[in-house]
Amino acid sequence: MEGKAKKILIADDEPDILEIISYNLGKEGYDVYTAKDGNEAIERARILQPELIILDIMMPRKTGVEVCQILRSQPSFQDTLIIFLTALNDEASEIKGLETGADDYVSKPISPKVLVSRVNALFRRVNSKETGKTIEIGNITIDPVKFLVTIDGNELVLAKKEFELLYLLASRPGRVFLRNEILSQVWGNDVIVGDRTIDVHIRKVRQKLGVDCITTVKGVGYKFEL
Amino acid sequence: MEGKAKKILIADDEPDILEIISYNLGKEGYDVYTAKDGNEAIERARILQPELIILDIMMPRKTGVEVCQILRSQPSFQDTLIIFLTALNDEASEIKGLETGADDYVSKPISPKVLVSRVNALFRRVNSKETGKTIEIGNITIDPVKFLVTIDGNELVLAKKEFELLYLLASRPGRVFLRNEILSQVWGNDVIVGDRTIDVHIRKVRQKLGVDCITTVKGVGYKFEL
DNA sequence: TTTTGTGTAAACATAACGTTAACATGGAAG
DNA sequence: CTTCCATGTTAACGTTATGTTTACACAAAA
Repeated sequence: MEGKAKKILIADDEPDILEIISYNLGKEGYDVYTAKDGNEAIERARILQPELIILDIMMPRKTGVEVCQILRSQPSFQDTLIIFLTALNDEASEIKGLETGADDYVSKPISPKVLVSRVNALFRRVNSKETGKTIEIGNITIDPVKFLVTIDGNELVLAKKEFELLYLLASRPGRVFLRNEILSQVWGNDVIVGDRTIDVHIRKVRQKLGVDCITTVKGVGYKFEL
Repeated sequence: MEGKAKKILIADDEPDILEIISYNLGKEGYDVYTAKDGNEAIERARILQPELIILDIMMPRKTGVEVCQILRSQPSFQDTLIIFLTALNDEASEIKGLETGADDYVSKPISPKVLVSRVNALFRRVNSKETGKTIEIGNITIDPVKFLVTIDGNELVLAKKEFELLYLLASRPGRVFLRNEILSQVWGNDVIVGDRTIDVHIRKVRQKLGVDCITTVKGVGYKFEL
């Protein structure tokens, strides 16, 4: 459910709008970043790799549509959500915006509540599709979609159970999982396995990770840390 | 890639609206079905299992919001797209609609073009497999229009299923596709094929490509890389 | 010291996949 | 209409990766 706060980049040349939107999305728990023109939007997007980009259509130094086209042409922005924001209320722009590859389109004057709802709806849709989110902790990333664990950029391959085990522990860093909990989450409630099964898998994960990030809490269980 | 025309169910109590929307969406190649009230919408949805449902909010025998809540509570409609259609132009309804689990919200008076664009945008997002777009990865080109795969300029011929399989995997490089996903995307939801069918096709693709770019993730599925 | 819980290595069991060959089917060519 | 060929599918068997158990060593707590 939690994972990490999603990053949202908002680009608009009107400071008032930036502020009111930032405030409202921030209140919802999103990490909000801003840009005040098209070029800055592209720049910040490349660095931040946000999950969602909200683009005003009318901006100096590249319009929202141009920014969208440029970003969409790059592989790393294929899946990024994009919402257009605009004063133009004519449908031609709306159609063009959506066909450029935007995921939604909101007309000014903007109601913060409506925008927040639309943002939530978009994320709901996308998340339910991509079962599971990527976990990032320090230099370790755990991506259940690509089924990939990365340490300092080095990809490494875990077996299915190993991955599920690590993903469970890392989903709540610091929290101790009882052996029972681990069993029911990773192995399922009806499966009966021996005592040492968990240890062995823990060991394999530790071994493959190379980093010491799974702590034993004797008599209780295991937790993921650092 | 074709698979099948997507099914869209439209529920509205105004025959004129049903007709104009049906016509416009039909022209886009969708299979359009209609219902004239809430109960009929639910009934037809259960039988048709459409990919998208467009619901008027104000309908006799259950409002659009009620229909949405009922359907969303069932597992088979978790991933179904839902768009609300309404004359109410106040934001309270809009917010409520989106929070009920709708994916979009279009206000009347409806512009058919805008609606069609929004429908297309939604499907684009969900499929996110850029229908009909040439994929280029490294020295490999996959052109679904010409139905052609090129490696270092050498054209090679794949059979239909082989091509669809490759195209699916390559559409999201790095992402692991579960065997289930592959089955439903390439073979369709209602076809029943044996366990080894996918393997055999994977093998044929690997063989024809000559390059090792399809990785097995045991117990999970396959992914395209490099 | 004894007890309890965990780490480790190796052996074992098995599920998942690869590979091949045979059969089925549908359309094209004759 | 028949034959042929490409494709799709299934079945059988081999292979490997993965999961599990066993056995024992070790450490900390009682």
